[in-house]
Amino acid sequence: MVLDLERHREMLRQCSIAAALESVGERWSFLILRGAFNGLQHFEEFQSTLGIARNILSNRLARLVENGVLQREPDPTDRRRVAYRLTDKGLDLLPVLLSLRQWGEKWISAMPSNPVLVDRATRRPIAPMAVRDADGRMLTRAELEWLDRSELDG
Amino acid sequence: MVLDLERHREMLRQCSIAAALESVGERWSFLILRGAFNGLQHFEEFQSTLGIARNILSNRLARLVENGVLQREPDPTDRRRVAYRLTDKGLDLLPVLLSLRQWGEKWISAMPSNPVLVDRATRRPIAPMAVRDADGRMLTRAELEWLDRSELDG
DNA sequence: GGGAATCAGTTGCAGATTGCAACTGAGAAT
DNA sequence: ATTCTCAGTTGCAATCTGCAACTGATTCCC
Repeated sequence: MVLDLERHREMLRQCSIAAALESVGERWSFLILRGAFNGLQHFEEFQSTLGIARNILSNRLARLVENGVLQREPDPTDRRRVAYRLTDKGLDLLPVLLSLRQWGEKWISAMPSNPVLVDRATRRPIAPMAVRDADGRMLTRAELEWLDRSELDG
Repeated sequence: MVLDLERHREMLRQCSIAAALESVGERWSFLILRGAFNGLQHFEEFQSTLGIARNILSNRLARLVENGVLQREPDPTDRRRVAYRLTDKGLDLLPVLLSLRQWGEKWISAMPSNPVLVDRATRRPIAPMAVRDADGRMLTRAELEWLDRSELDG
């Protein structure tokens, strides 16, 4: 699964990882999102639970809103309060968060983290995030290969 | 899929996302890893293809090695050269990279990125990274719920 | 109605991090 | 012997981060 060097520069411009990191790649962004996924909505909640500096939090929330990952909704019943909610774009980051979490669980903390995401119907934990083929079968690394898009069939 | 506030502080200590970000959460780390996944191995390759400052690259590579994500292997045939290779721990980050890439592709760049990861046998692209149940069935957000670990069955 | 508390920030400032450009030093190529 | 390549390091300016204190608009409580 290796490429030659010539294609790399072109690749950087095309690759969406760089683009994604512009939105969510800053120091606290992932932890803010993790909080949001677990239901945090308000400035003071994020601040006190994450222990992040207030100016940084203010800045990161603004940037996440700017990038359409969170939306800022003033609370009509209390005009001081503002709710930050995940947009659909933000909710779609769940696989990223879960992959990262499972990796950390496996290789660093060892300790299984809490809470656990389960299938609401069966109450069984979700499967580990893994690379799968179009039919949902898990693929090992040996079964994978990088292919230039132009070489794809129809 | 929401939690009460009291458990959040405890959660931060337990959650492995924070731990994972200690290893790979810095500005350039993901892009370095992306390069490594596509076969980059040498300092000058990373530097020229990513356009990263040399001192920062030096520092990031050292930290990734320190964290066991890359391993540093002096080349026996040319004693100037050093190869940086993904360890098993590093290779296990593939789901994170792919999730992030697919997200960027869907929500930001729109343009499908290159190269494509395919099943070597069938030459068909891998499936999108998604949350699945233990049997491999894709789960929608409505089917998901956060559960305290203590409430899990057996 | 008046004072205290809460919420979502902003400001000032010190220290850490990043980025650029130039330099180094070992080894390889000619 | 000289030049070139590789993997860094160094010095310095600019940016970013983090802490603590402050603001300004509500809302709560009596």
